[in-house]
Amino acid sequence: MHLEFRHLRTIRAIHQAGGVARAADLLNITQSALSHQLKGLEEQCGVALFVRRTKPLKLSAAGMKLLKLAEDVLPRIDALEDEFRALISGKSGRLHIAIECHACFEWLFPVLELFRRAWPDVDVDIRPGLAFGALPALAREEVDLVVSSDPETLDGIEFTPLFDYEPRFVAARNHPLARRAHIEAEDFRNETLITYPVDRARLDVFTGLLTPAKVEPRAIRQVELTAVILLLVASGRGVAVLPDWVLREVNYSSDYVTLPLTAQGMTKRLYAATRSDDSTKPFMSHFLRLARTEPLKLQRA
Amino acid sequence: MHLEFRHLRTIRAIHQAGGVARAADLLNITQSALSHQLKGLEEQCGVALFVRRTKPLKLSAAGMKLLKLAEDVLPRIDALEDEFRALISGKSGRLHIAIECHACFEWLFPVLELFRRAWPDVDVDIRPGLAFGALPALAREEVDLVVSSDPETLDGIEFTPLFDYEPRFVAARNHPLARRAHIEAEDFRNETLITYPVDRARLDVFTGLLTPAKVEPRAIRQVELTAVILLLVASGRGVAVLPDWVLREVNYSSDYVTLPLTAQGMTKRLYAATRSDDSTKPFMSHFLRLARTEPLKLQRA
DNA sequence: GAGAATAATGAATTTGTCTCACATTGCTGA
DNA sequence: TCAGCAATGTGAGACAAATTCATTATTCTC
Repeated sequence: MHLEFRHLRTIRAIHQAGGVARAADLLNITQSALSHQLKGLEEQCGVALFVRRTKPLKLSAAGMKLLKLAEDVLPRIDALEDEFRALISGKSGRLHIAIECHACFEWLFPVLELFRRAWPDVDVDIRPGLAFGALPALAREEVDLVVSSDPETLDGIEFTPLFDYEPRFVAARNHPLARRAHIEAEDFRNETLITYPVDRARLDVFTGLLTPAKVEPRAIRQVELTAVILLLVASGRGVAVLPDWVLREVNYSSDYVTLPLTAQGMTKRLYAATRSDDSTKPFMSHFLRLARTEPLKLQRA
Repeated sequence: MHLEFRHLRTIRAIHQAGGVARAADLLNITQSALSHQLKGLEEQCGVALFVRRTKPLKLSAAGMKLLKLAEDVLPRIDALEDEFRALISGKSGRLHIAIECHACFEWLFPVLELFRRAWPDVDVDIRPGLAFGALPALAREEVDLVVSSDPETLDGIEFTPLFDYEPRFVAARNHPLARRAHIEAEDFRNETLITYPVDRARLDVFTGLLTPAKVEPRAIRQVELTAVILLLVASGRGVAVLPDWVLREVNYSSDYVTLPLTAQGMTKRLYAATRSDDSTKPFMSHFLRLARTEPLKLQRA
């Protein structure tokens, strides 16, 4: 049974118009074409779809079932076509974001909130959990944007600088290291380091300090949530290194001390990786603008 | 955007098979044909439906939307085709019954109950309310069977005799006419006659007795439900004429008397009118058999 | 980097749908 | 009851679209 959308449209038109001739008009084809089509359709179905006894041709019981299907299905097609049109016009689209850096939630959420209001039709999502394979996933179009601090040169991928930040040492106020002016790699040798549960290659402390200096902390404890890390630090269970944007509230609390890493302080830059063909999309450039400016406001606040 | 079922099937196949070549196999067409199709489809949609960066071709975000549509719509098509197949094989169908005679509910319900069990896939319904236009509605395929006591010769319509019945006079036990051996037309002149709310031409008392004798009852009261008619009769508010099958319980009640109309008694025959092309359908002939035999059992009971 | 697997392209062919012209049917009103 | 009209059905040829075969271009894998 070789059913086609054309047939559904035909059935609907015949019902609406009440007759083949009028329906043909609706569909912008000849009455003859429609008649041929009906003949073929009924042959295919093997059922009488129409009552031919009456002169303005009418739908039979089986025809009504087809009509019902048509009235269910056709609007969905139209809806999809609308979606595609919106996609083409740039009003809709997908923005699935992979974050390599676990702490990014903190500034990303406020940015996404702003974004969501400006582009309600864009399908937004954050996908943690593919921290390592994020860039390949970007190339494969499984995600549309990757937040990373290690830009690479890759074909079809662009890295846009977002903002600079400073990974800072955090310890409890009464911690032995709390009086220092700054912290060096060696200082970690006797400490329990609390980190996000990701690979070392994705942690600023290791890539920027401990690994080059070949220093291993006494112990490492992996904790998922930023708030919990701070809790453990406050109660003296360990020390941590966190980006400054996470620490803006902590600075006002008497429980913590935050110190620069090394005498010069460490500075890192965050990038957004996108596919080149996406960079022209208006919602994408808007998101990048927000991600460049909004986190800075938070850092100052 | 010239979407076709073929395209939905294609999208689904590509997703299932994970690649164009395998999908082409599934669909029993060449890989080349499929490739051409995809090209055309993407051109039509104006959106990238696939990720071509990767080698086993994959669906893009927009492609996934199409896939979703396909997975919603295609099973419904298949379901309809199944329905049509059942229709062809004779297991399913429609049996919408119009009753001219209002009292027929009484025997029709038990018959339909039996029928429903034997033919669960047949769409059964009773349609009162088109008492007059029932036969034209039958010709127009708005209903599939008409219960009537006035057979006519009509093209494409067959009348099948069902069973004979006797319209009988009913009155309260203490009614003045209750002692008679039988009732004549003249006896109604001073009575309130309680009937179903239908045209006189459809009421046996009038067609068979009062109209030929040019007798008009003192009053007529129209009541919908058989039980209510009997209630009114019992309390002496009027008399009625009802088919014997309705009266089988009444005969055992001391509240009523039922009497024959005229000395010979009146006998009527009930018919089922169907379209000739339906008469070959197995469920139809089964229904007719049930409607011939089951009411008799009830009359005897 | 070679070879297998996968997808894209081009030209010819097949398939299917449409239109045009005409036949047929059923309904309506004198 | 018959003419006349409006609606539906049919057939042949034109045209467009989908498919195939043969071939080329990719990219993945070892």
